[in-house]
Amino acid sequence: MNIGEAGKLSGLSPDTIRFYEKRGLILSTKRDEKGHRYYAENDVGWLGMLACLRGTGMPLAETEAFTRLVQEGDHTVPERIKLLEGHRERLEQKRAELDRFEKHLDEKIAYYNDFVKTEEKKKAQ
Amino acid sequence: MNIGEAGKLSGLSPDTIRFYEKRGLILSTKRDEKGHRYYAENDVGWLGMLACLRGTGMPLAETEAFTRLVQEGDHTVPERIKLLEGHRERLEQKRAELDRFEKHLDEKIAYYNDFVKTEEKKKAQ
DNA sequence: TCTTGACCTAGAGTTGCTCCAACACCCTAT
DNA sequence: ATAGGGTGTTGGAGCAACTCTAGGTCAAGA
Repeated sequence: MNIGEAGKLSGLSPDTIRFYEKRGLILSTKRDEKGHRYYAENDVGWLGMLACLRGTGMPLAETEAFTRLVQEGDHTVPERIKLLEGHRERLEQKRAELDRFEKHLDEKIAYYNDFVKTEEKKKAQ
Repeated sequence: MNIGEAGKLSGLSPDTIRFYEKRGLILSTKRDEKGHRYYAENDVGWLGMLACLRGTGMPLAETEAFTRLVQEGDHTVPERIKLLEGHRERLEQKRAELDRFEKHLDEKIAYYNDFVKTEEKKKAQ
């Protein structure tokens, strides 16, 4: 499949895929006779993994490190686990922070809603 | 209090506070006789609000719009509610996406763990 | 006295995209 | 046949939101 479709399925834009390719994050990029990139099913799976790492806030340098481990073969699986588990942990913390911020946001909205209600009461008097 | 302390309490770095000030996001910045910024209790509250908006992914342009509403006075409260509720909704979607990614990540880790276990069994034979 | 540390400024550098110009190719409609 | 539209290609510019650096002021402590 072409880059547009691969992008739609994986959640990365064609621009991002090309950018990742330059950075060495794409495991396999073949070209057809016109010079257009094309991707197989499991290439798209990898793109989806990249989208997942990006979406969970992994820095590109670390995604690069992970990619290199994948390229080196099966014996790096334990290292990959370590890397992903470290990432998972940070994610956990980010989520906790997000929870606090969301609560803060909700409180602000509640405060504003109260304010409006009080104003309306004043006017009604 | 000075910018360092205000930063620590609000969760923004002094650099970020100065950067926000240039962008017009700081409601009040007074200086002492040495030209150093100082902040009162409720200035820090506002900085905390900015940290919250940033931490929940609001674009700076929108934070600027919100700041302008706050500066215009109480009659903009309904608009502020609309803005924050729109933001809240996007946040909800981002969180749903994050959940999917986290699940994906966990599945990958589980897959790798399985892989290692299977390898160990093979060796043991 | 001197050095450590916190502040100041303007501006450069970084990350991770995202968009643009300029071109190639193929399909369809006129 | 050719004009338009949609897809792809490249290199490089532009952008958001910081983050860091250089070069400076000032006050306090060893």
